[in-house]
Parts: sequence; C-alpha cells; structure tokens
Amino acid sequence: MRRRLVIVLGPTAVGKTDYSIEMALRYGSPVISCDSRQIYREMSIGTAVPSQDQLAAVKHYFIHSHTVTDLYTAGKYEVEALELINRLFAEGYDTLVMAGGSGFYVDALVNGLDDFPSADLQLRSELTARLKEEGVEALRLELKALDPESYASIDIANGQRVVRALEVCIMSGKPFSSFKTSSRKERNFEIEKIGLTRPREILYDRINRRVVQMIDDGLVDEVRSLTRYRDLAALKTVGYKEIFDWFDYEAGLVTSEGWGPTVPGDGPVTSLDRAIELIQRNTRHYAKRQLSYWGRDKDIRWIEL
RNA sequence: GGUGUCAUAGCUCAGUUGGUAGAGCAAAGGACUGAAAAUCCUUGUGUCCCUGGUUCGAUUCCCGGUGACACCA
Repeated sequence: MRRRLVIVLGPTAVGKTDYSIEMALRYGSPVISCDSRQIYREMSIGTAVPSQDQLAAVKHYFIHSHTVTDLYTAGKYEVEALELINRLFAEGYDTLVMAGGSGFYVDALVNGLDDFPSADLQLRSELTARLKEEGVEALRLELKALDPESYASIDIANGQRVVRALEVCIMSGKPFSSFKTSSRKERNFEIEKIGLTRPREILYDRINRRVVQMIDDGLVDEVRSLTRYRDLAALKTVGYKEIFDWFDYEAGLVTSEGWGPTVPGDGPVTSLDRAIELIQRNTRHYAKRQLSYWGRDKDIRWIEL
C-alpha cells in the first residue's frame, strides 16, 4: 500500500491551519502539527494555535503537547513525529496530513538529522556567557583549534552556531564536523510538500491584522501570565518578547536614555502601540525568513492562495 | 502680523569650515544539521524644499519665496 505524508507548509499567517484541516477532513486524517511554538501548552494566543472548534473538528497532534519548561528541539521532534507517523500508518491510515511553519523541524522529519550529541544546557549556558563577555572572536579561535573544518564551513559570525559547534566538540571530544554525514535518512513513506503562498502585500496585511486580533483576544494577559518563564527559549518568541520589553519599560527597568535615531536597535518599548508595531514587523521578518528557507527546496509544490 | 528655528534616503536624523553626502530603522535578498517564531550575513544616488545672487564651483554662504514648528503680539 502506498503510504503518503502530505506536508502543508508556508509562511506564518498564510492560511496553513484552515487549508490543512480542510485537507485532513478530505482524507480522513488527523493533522500533525510541525510548529516549534504551538507545541507548548502554555502558549496559545500569540502562537495562533487552531481554535477550539478546529481542534474539535479534527484530531491534532503536537499542539499543546509539551511544556515550555522542557527545551524542545528539532531532534526530539524528528523522533517523536516519526514514531507517531509510523504508528498511525500501522493503524491503517494511508494518507497523513502535516501542517508546519517550522522549516528546520520539517527538514528534521523529512531528511533526518545526523547523530549529533544533543544539547548540553549546562555547557551551553557557560559558552553563551563567554560569548557575551568575550565576544565571538574568542570562541571562534577555540573552535578553529578544535575543529578547523567546522571553522571553515559554518557561519562563524553567528555566535549561536559557534557555541553549538564548540559545545559538541567539548562534550564529545570529537570535532563537530565529524558527525556530519550529509546523507538523507530513508523514510518508509512518500512525502509530498505543498507550499502555501500569497502576494507579499496581502501576506503582510494578514500579519498586521492578525497581530491586532491577538491583542484583542488577550495576548497581553497571556504574556503576563508567563512572566516567570520569560528566560526560557520557548518564550523567545515574536509576540511575547516585545510585550515583556514593554512591561520592563512600564516597570521603569529600562529608559530611553542613551538611545537615539542613529543608535542600533529598536530602543525601549514605550507603549503597547509600539509593542504592536514591533510584533507586526518582527512577524513580517519571520515570514520572510520562512520564505527564504524554503526558497531552494525543489520538492515543494507551491500554491498561491 | 512680528521674531526665531528647521526643511538632506520610505521614516527619524547626522554631516559637508563651499569641491554633489551617511547612520539607525524600514525595505529587499540570502544562510541555516538538537535555541529555528531562534541566530547570523549582504545591499544606501537621494532634484540635500524652490527661485535668484556671490563663486571656477552652492546641498553648504546671501536675498526672496513656500511649508512646518516655537515664542511674542
């Protein structure tokens, strides 16, 4: 029997949720979400999770299934999603629908990640602290000594990448690059990727309006209720970080002092309106990055809505 | 009505002691192997408000105009 996974992907706010539910109903499939933020049960409004009605209409997986206090990663997603997919196929489904905005997670599932050691949070936070104090150069030199190949191939201007490569080198005692096989894992089902898109102007307009809707739906309260988690990776999310910054300003923790039109950065978030503007802009940036990520994937069949 | 200040990139502004100009943001493009809604990289010619004058040369100085703001009436 021909088993098939149909992945509906596309930039944020393009309409993946509606499209995937419609498709799932047609195939009698559940929807398997592939979204690095909708997976957290503590976050709803700011992540544009499907509505109660939608969740009732079609069974969804990986929505609100995990907690922000556990660092979730693409590696975990690969394992868990694959396990679920195999189980569902075994139960008799021949077509499964996946909806995803997280390109890296989609790739992890489709092609598989190499067998790198997973994150060591202790080591990572040490390296991140050093990155902050000593700058990228110091860590870069260390990487050059431990793993010249990675030094030559990864983006060494990107502190986060340098930290991860170093983390693996130190943890395993082997070069980061030695884990890389650049081979694709075999999957025992067919994969079809459908990319949803819309004219840029329309997409941006949908984003702008959706952000306003989120505020009306109570985003500020949702964010406030998550204050104690704000340092977790899960909360480093568009729609949340901007509002935390606004809270900081209101609390007098940051001021406009020292900031001006030629100083890099966005400056203090002095009002809710300013926070909204920033969320809209950052969401647009995010959508653009998603489009760029999928831009070179020749396996995607694009559909303009 | 009078006086003063300002008028430069889509926006906020810097600058040129006169030799046609540059930051931040926006925008566009790109990268991506366990933080990925994260993180990082690349891209800046614009009647320097308009008219006239001085000058080899004016966006820069001067006259006038227009507009914005402030103060005085």
